[in-house]
Amino acid sequence: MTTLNDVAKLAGVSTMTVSRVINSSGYASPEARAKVERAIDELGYMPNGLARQLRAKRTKTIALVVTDIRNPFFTTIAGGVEDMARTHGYAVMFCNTYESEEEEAAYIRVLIERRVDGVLLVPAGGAGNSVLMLQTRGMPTVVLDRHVRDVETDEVRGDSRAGAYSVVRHLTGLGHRNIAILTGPEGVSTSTDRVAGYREALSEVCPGGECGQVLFGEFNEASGYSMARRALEADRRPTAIFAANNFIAYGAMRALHELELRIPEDISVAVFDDLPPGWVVDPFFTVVAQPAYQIGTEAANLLFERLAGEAPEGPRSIILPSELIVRRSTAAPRPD
Amino acid sequence: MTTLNDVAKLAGVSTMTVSRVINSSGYASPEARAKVERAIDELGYMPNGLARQLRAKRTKTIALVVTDIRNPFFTTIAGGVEDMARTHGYAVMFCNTYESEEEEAAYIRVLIERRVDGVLLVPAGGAGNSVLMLQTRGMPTVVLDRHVRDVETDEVRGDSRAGAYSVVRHLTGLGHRNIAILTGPEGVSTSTDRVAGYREALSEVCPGGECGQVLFGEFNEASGYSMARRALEADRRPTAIFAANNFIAYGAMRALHELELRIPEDISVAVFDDLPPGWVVDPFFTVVAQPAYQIGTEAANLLFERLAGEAPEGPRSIILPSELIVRRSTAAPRPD
DNA sequence: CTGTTAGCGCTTTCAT
DNA sequence: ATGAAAGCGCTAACAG
Repeated sequence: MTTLNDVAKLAGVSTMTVSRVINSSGYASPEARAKVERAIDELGYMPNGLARQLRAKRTKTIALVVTDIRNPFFTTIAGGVEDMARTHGYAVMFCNTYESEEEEAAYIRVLIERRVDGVLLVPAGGAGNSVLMLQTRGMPTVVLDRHVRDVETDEVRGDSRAGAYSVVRHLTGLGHRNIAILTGPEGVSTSTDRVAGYREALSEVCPGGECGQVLFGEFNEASGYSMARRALEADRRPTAIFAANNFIAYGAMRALHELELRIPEDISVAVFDDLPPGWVVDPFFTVVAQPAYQIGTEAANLLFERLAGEAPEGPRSIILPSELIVRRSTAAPRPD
Repeated sequence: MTTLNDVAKLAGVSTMTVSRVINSSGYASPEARAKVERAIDELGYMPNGLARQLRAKRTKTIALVVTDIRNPFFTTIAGGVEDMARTHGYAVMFCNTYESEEEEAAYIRVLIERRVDGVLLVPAGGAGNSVLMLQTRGMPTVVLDRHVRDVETDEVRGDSRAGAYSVVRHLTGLGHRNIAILTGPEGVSTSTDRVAGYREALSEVCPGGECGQVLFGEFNEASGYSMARRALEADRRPTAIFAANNFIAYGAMRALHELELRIPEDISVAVFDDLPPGWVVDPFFTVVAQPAYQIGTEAANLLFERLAGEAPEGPRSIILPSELIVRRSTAAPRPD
């Protein structure tokens, strides 16, 4: 690989002059500039980013750590982050933890070693270890989508509680009195917040608390399937299912399909998170839609403000409203 | 940030001893080792990867450049790449070009500046500029999914021609004599190879070449929609549509839905690329499935072989077979 | 306007 | 078994 030095020699100037031309910083006579530019072209020179970054103590890189890149919710967030990063001249390192705290810890280590300037993190669990690790080393961090316990940090997420409340309210309004919620792990805030909103809505029609069934599992298809099977084996079979994310919904649908239950005639289904336009031919699910793209841009903005030193001392919290979209997967329960 | 030097001072040894302990290279007395390890823990020291990489002239990082991370086909490839990279101790930089050659060129520049050790590239167009750019600088490159013209390089892809042939053969076998193909840009090999396979199958039943309609567009939903609208406005309305990827299929489905055409009763639909299990409740589309995960692992393997210096001189080409999966979206055309 | 010097944090090489 | 010196490629700071 050619270096600054090679360019300098070929152009017959010092490395500093080349450096100044490359960075358009400081003075350089038109002649010197021309000679340098010719040499750069001739050699196809491209600066060594590692050396620059080592010197500058900045990498102009941020990381986005998500739990499942296959989930359109997170790819949409990633799009928002990427767009903001581009306008600020930053590169983004995408990392995937597959909901594993070990994978997450391994990635955090890599990110520290690579000295990324900041991290946007969707934590795999509810513990703040990763955030603490980063904060200790002075690396600005924004937590996305989920809340972590016992740590003060910038955070951006959708309103899971209110979103769950509104959709369960919609179901009780239709007359449902036996609604199962299929959700993710108990330690993850999106799981527990959605359960909280669900309980709140149910308690309004059912103060004794007898109309519900809460199943904790994983945010994936297989878990959605098995939770649905279990829910439907209960003595009082639910008349409506609320799936706490897309993958859980797909798994549940598979179970309902196997049991030849029609939706919404035999059972209603509501889902947290919508699919981006173009993902489904004919949107069918009643959903709570979170502003995923905006979660990405807002989080990136908080981070870039901190990187620019323009952020206030304390942690900032942005909770974005979710929107209930009623479609065809929910209806009144059968009278029987 | 704490440095090697800080650790050395605290441990009362030289930086070299610390370095040796960290890398478990060379000798270090048990006492020295213990002192160093204590100091590392106390300071929470993590080595500066930039400095290491600058010195070592290796980043232990590869890049995966894809055209659309939202496409499950590419996320599956990414999974294969990631898994192989992990076993080899490499990190992966994911980059998204959104099918734009400008974005691609910009990313290639970044990758060169960051001195990644190698690149896996799904080229946005059919031109070899990016590959050439990388090769000139001695960076091992493997082209995935698509073929580039005029450049010799390692490549791994599914067999688009044979895949298209088999699915169109399936359609003509059902009796279809008027089949439209909706595909991507004319310059992209997956587009043109699929058209070639399609033409080959059609020519067997229709040597005059009058049973076809070829529409080039983009590999996205909007384009799929508009191509389908155009195809259906033709004088001889097609009895079957072959969509060259998932997004095109979804767009086409939206158009068919608007026109209230039932599938497969009114029109058959076949698609290139299957969806991963769990993405659809009840697989419905007749598809040509490519071994996406394997494309990722094979490509990564070729790259790691080159990085290890174990690869032969010349370029290697791996063409993986595709598989026809007949489901419910295709049927014999109506007799009328 | 241009060049020299020093050093970012680490490891290779050569002494001891 | 340990350390001192040099340098990876670049740029800040100073000098001319």
